[in-house]
Amino acid sequence: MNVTPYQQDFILHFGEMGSRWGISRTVGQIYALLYITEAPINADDIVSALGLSRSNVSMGLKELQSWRLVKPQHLPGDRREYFQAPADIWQIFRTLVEERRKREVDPTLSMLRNALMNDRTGTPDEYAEQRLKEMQDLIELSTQWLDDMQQLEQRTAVKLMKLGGGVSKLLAGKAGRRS
Amino acid sequence: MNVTPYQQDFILHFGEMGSRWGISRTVGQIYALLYITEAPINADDIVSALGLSRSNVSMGLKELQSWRLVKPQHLPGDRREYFQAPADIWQIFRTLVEERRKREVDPTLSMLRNALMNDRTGTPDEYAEQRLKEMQDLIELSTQWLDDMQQLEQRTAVKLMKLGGGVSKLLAGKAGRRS
DNA sequence: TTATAATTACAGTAATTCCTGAAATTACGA
DNA sequence: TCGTAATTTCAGGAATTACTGTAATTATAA
Repeated sequence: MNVTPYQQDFILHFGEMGSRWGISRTVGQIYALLYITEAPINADDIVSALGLSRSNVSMGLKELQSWRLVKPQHLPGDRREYFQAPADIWQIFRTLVEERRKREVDPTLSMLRNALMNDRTGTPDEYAEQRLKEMQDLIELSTQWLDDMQQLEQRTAVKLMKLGGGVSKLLAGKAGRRS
Repeated sequence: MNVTPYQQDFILHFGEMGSRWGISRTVGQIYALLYITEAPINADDIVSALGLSRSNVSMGLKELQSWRLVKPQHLPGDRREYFQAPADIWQIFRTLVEERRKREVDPTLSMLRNALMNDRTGTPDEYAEQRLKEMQDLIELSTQWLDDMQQLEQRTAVKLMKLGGGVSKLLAGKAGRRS
């Protein structure tokens, strides 16, 4: 499979950004290629497009599937597996948020809950205890809020984002009307 | 400086999570220690508390300063530099959002703007072009929204988050009242 | 200034992560 | 079921990142 210079730039950028996003260069490249490719493609297409080893591509695709960023599928009359990146950008965004939360936040929340389980008022660690509590409260508030936002209709969510800071006016209005 | 087993658990957890957060184990540990320590401490305190080399601590503190997560300060009559993690958890949250955006999103936004600068309708890359545009739109909408949220009073922001999905009622109300 | 304490830069090494090629396994079509 | 294409596993090596100790630099108190 061939890649145009235009596509190449995009793919290489994703490769370079990979390390900042917690994935390897090749995983970044593979995703970029799938993202800008309309038709499903197979692993060998990726090998020939990006010049990676077959096994590396296989591992990369597994990782992308674990992120739910790539879906495998079978084409009738072809024994190979094909892959496609879901097209809906908002769905991608939600998935990314969910997966990063699962990997980056949830373990810390568990740890905090566990550490704070039994009250230790009066121990020499009172300040630490307090800071852990603050952290837990913040994480619980923001993950609950994220859950709420994920429930909203997409149209509603977009409307809300476009409203931006204007939402505070609504909030003020609400307070005034005591509802 | 000594660390209690209770504090130790928290510090080690942050160390382990470091790699998922894009920092090294020691940087994670240093921040955790500062986060749960009320008084400013100096580099040697950190060395003795965590058992790291002096130079590693120095580099780690530099990195944490580049994240704006740690502030250096001087105590009168002491020539050493002391460090403290800002205490306001909401401020920390904002800083994290800003810095991660700067590192993880802004470079991609630049790349996209650059790639999409001149209209290329009719090229063979039309689909890729379209997908880049979608990505750009999403990033611009969400970073603008983030900017707006950062402008809000903290009280307002917290109120809004606690409101959660209830915000859609306000939105509906607003539409009904044609304002 | 000067002496010295404190910090940082850097080169070398350790540890980790990434990637490849070969071998093993899986799964499909005949 | 068998043969083969496709995929995955895995050990070894390459590349990157992290860490240490030393040397150089900086900055402060005398």
